[in-house]
Amino acid sequence: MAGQTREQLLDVAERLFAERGFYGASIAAIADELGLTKQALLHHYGSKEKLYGAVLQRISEYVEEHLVSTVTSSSDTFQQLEAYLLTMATSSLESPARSQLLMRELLDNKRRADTVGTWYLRSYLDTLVELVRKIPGWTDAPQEDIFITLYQLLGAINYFVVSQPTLQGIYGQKSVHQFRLAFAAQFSRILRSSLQV
Amino acid sequence: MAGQTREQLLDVAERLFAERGFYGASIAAIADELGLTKQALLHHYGSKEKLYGAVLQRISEYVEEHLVSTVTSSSDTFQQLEAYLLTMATSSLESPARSQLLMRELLDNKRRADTVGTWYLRSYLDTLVELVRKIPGWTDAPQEDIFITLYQLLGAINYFVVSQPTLQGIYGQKSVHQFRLAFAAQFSRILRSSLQV
DNA sequence: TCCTTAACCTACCAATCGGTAAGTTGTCAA
DNA sequence: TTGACAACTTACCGATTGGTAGGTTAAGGA
Repeated sequence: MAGQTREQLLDVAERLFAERGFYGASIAAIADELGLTKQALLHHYGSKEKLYGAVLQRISEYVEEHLVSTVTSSSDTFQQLEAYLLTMATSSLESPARSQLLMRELLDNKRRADTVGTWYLRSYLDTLVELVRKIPGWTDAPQEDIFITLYQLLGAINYFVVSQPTLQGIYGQKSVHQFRLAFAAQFSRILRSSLQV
Repeated sequence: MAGQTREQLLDVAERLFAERGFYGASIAAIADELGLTKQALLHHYGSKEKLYGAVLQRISEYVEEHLVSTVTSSSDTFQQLEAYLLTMATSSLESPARSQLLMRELLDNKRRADTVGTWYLRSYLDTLVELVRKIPGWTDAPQEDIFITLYQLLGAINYFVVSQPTLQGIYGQKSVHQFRLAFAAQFSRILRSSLQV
């Protein structure tokens, strides 16, 4: 890896996998953007699948670190969760590559034989579930009720993030800008009304 | 189209496009499942893009019809919306192909030059927005507030639907069954608390 | 100076992709 | 009986895919 660092390489791979999907993004296209040949990429990562795995692992590490770093800041559990979900939504809207790739992974991982991709979200989700359980009124709630409520909130965010280009095409840039401005307030409303007693 | 009807043909195409994506599903693979050669498909539809377009159009027609047929049943607007979203969630969980394909379309339609796919959801979304506006307390709400709230609810459903295989991989079939059972109740909770005064 | 190693390269491979060209087959109306 | 047409078929095509084999080049330690 001469000119670029490993991080820059994974940046490009992550972006192309996010934009085109695993099958749509060729290693030749990724290498082209880096000014390399595809054989250079294969030299470093062995196969396309392993390169993709490296991208996934970096994402899972980032997601987990980002969660623990924002959650330990406040004392009120609900405020911790609200702060995390809102900053997650904002940063995902700014750089949607991660959300896009994870959404594609949800759609594809039934087909592709990946042992790495299926389980990497588990501890992340478990941490969030534990967080919800600390909120007054949720301590004795059934595990599945907590999980479903949480997952619906995550869905509300991620669906909006990956819909951005399509909404732009339907309603135009100006309207979508209005949508984004309204997002945080309405999401907080739903969050409060569904999680607070 | 000898043995199979046009509907059966589109069923197979829809399922494969949903499972593998536009680039991942080859016309040869679709034809194989129908007992045909890929040239037979090209004979009928001209190109892969047009076949995909036919699948998309059928979905948009179904979605629209399904909306108007369930919405005109009750008099209470909120109950209409609740009934529609809950039956949509249930039927999507039973046959997730449509949701999967639409989710892929959200991710891909920035790249593929399709004029057909970008706008077909507009009237569907507009109908739902109008429905929300009839709910007491929402009549004078800003358009973007209504839209965002609605879109977050749609996201909660569709994200859970396309996550089904992955959740199965993480938590096992038994837990996911519990999740599905809990889904309707928790979704109703969020729906009521976010849309009713 | 020599040797190893990492970081690349060119050249090639079989498989698969979407699509074209040119038939073949069966049905049905005139 | 014939002719037209739809529904397919086999036989290709060039382009692209992921991956292999076998170099070349430069840096750095012994």
